[in-house]
Amino acid sequence: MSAVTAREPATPPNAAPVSPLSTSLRTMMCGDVRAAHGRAVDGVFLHVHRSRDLGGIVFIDLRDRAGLVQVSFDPRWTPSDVLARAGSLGVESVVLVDGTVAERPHDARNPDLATGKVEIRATGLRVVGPAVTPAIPVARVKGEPLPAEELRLRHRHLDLRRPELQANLVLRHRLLQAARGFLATAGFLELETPILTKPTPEGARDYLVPSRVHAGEFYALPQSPQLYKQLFMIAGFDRYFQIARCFRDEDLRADRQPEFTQIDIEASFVTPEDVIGLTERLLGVLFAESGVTIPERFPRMAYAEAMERYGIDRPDLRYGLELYDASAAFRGGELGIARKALDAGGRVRGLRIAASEGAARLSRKQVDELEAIARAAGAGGLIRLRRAGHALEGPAAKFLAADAADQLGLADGDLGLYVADADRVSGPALDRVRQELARRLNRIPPGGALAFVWVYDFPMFERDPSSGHLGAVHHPFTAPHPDDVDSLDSAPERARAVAYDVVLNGTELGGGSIRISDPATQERVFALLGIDAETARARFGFLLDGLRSGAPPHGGIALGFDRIAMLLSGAASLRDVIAFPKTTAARALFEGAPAPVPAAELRDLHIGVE
RNA sequence: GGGACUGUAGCUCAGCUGGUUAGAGUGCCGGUCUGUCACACCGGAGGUCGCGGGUUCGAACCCCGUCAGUCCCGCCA
Repeated sequence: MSAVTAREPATPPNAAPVSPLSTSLRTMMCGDVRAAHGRAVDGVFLHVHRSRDLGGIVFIDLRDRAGLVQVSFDPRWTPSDVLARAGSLGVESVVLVDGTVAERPHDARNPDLATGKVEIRATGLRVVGPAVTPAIPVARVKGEPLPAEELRLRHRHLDLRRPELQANLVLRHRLLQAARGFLATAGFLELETPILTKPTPEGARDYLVPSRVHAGEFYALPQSPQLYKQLFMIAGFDRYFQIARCFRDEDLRADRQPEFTQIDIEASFVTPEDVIGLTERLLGVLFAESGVTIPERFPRMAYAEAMERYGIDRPDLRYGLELYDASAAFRGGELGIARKALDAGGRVRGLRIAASEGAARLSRKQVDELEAIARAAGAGGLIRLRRAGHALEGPAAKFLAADAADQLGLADGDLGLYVADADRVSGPALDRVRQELARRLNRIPPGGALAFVWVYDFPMFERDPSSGHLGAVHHPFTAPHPDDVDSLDSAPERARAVAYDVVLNGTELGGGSIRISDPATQERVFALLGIDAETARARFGFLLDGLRSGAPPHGGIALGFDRIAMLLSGAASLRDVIAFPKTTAARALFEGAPAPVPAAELRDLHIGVE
């Protein structure tokens, strides 16, 4: 590239640069060209977006991350050899144009372009980075569908040139800067924690890294910096944050990647109020970065209430359609599926769609689709009952008592949809049905309504239905509710944790807790989780040592940064706010990871592969 | 680990009930064209119908397996 580096500086040493992004080789960004510049341009360059060859005159649109600008090649100002080369430029080539910024003829302006009143009249053209024909198009006409996601990931260098993805990543950058600025100003220290850490058999599967030096031993990539940040508090750093990369070897979803980024926060001498208040202010700053004003304080809801009214611990509060207990109406009836659920200690829960809310608009077929959604979420089916006059209609109606319609609270024309099962099954299923109903009945307020809510008083433990073992709902370092400490051993499943999740429109943005800072309590919790003293020592000895060495009360929160970036950018998938994401099979299609390694390398690592 | 959907030209897609030579738009290549901005017009090239097996006189189409992608359940302390 010596031909380029040998150029004279684009901006003479004494002249003020046109743009802070000017360099020795480039006067200005394409998207920044305006009439006001009215000056010579030597070196505007980046990718050829599109070109139009009219025969004697050629137009090309040049694109960089600031936008598009039109370059015109015309015999009135362009030497003939330059004009000839302009006609055969391939799209996505990097070119360097010399010329002059000029106003376009009045009837040739393009109001759709920020630079549409001007153009660059080219006198020189050099292709400094020729491009082969791109495998997937970068320039698209509006409404043209995107290439298949597989191809977008395989040719990520091209996909990332699209203005939409560029905007997403620029927003992501601004959010990171805003978070850092806010937290640093609030006295938090940005401290780093290891990427090569100790495997933890609890929780998600670890990504393991073999040790060459120590045969048969492994590091793990961190699922989160949880223990390290607690150790920072024990060490007296008092206020910590980190934009932390976390790794979990679990199966993926649209909103889950194997490596993801958390805004990780911990502070000493805090109550939940402190953490909640700080998080509300932080989210206010982040949303303001994309021009959105959010409430200063968010409403709160106890976990038990969320589960009862919405069936899930991350309720979408943008609309009603709450669940209710309809067991009474089925108790006297003969409906087998309801009988069975009630006898097993379950309930019949469901939701009502009032005639005035459009119950009649839901056809038989649409209700079938709702039932499919409920089944996919684990329910055995969906009991449907529609009231017509005093009677109930629906396959299950004849199994119910005469006064069931009143007991169900259904008025004339109302539709009721019910799941008969344990709450653990009916809740998530009805949540899905509720979300789909809200979409179909247009119950979601337009204009980007934001329903934040804090869910608190989570249970400490939940029992695995198959093994019968207790597991931590949040994590094993979460402090029990002071009122439940005494009954921790006698009634562990009733114990609440001092944990809180922040939820937006049915999506969990983050969660945190006050941690256990007393080693005796920590050992009790380990014991309840089935971790004996010896195992606790082996796995978490460094934490227990820390807690015994003078540990301040502390707590914190971790926010899912990718999800926040996704919500604020309006992206449908996490993959659209991560530069180089993985597929649902955790493959990186662009660079080709994971990949096999030579046998010799495996031997060095003391690893055999079957 | 399980389920659903998808895979046809570089890209986006069509391809009927299994029937002769698999199509369209766009991109690409060649040509005409002096104010276009999805320029227009004319011509051309371009196919392992994801891969393997089976059924059949005959398979892009039906069946089995497999790979890849997406969405979901399980899982994600």
